[in-house]
Amino acid sequence: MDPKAQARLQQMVEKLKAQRFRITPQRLAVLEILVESDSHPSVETVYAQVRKRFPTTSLATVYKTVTLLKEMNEVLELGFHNTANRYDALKPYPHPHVICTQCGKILDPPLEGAHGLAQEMSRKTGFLISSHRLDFYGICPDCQRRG
Amino acid sequence: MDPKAQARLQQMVEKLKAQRFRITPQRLAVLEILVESDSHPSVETVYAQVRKRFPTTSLATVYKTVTLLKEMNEVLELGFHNTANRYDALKPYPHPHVICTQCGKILDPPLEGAHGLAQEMSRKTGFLISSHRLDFYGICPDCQRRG
DNA sequence: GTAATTGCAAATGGTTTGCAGCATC
DNA sequence: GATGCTGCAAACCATTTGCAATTAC
Repeated sequence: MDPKAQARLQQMVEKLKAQRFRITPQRLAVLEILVESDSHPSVETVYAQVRKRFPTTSLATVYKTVTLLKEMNEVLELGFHNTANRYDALKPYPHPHVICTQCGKILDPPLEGAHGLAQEMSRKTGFLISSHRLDFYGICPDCQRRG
Repeated sequence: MDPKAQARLQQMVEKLKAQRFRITPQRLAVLEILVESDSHPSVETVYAQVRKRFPTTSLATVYKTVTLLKEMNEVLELGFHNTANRYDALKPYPHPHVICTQCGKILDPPLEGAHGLAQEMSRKTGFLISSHRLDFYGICPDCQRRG
């Protein structure tokens, strides 16, 4: 495992332990898979990976761990109403995404123009803003080539 | 009905007729309610309003009309994975929103900083971007006051 | 030993679908 | 009169929940 993922994993494990949550083999596997993937996997995808190591793991268990991490702000949930939610444990805070509507690929390149937007919105409306969603939908270069 | 809503309604009716869709009383009621509300109503909300005029209307009919309008790009769908979708027939193109996580209020004030974001994202990633979602979540002034 | 977690199966909830009867054009 | 629409009920599907058995600490 690369050092960055390793460090992030350790960070999450410690936070769980600190709050007296238990580190079961299934749960640890979910964490490992999350920190090793930069593809913003769905629960179903994580589940498939976990089962390679622990074939008896249930989908509900993966959902429960992911939900727990979300509540601890250790994973960012990208919810979609017409398809499965996707998760990001590497950058568990709001940031811009580009999403390919054909293959489902999700990338999160830095967007200069995105800074200060929440502040501008807050100033204009008086809302106390706690999070946001900056998603751009389109066709990725790969899918453009494929036609 | 205010002139702006009236004009928008006419526009949508003409577009439907042009494509040989029928203007039934239920469908017209859905259109009227949509152009009269700037609150980004849910299907359920539209349904409740429609039933005041046509008590036998079914929820499925409202869903079907809204889906039709969405496919014709005459309504903007704001999909949410953990609550009902909301619809905007007045500005049926992507634009920024602030959403109160307490009362569900949705506003769409102009955001200067939002211009050119899609272009920047496209330039940086090579994606062919067709739509986007700029949502800010927080507590509205009313709910802040209520505590 | 105790309290949390697992895994199963059933429930949830917003949305979609199939289809017979009806209404618009 | 033909075609599209309505309304009902059933299906969908990602996610959540209840609970008895198991396991981490």
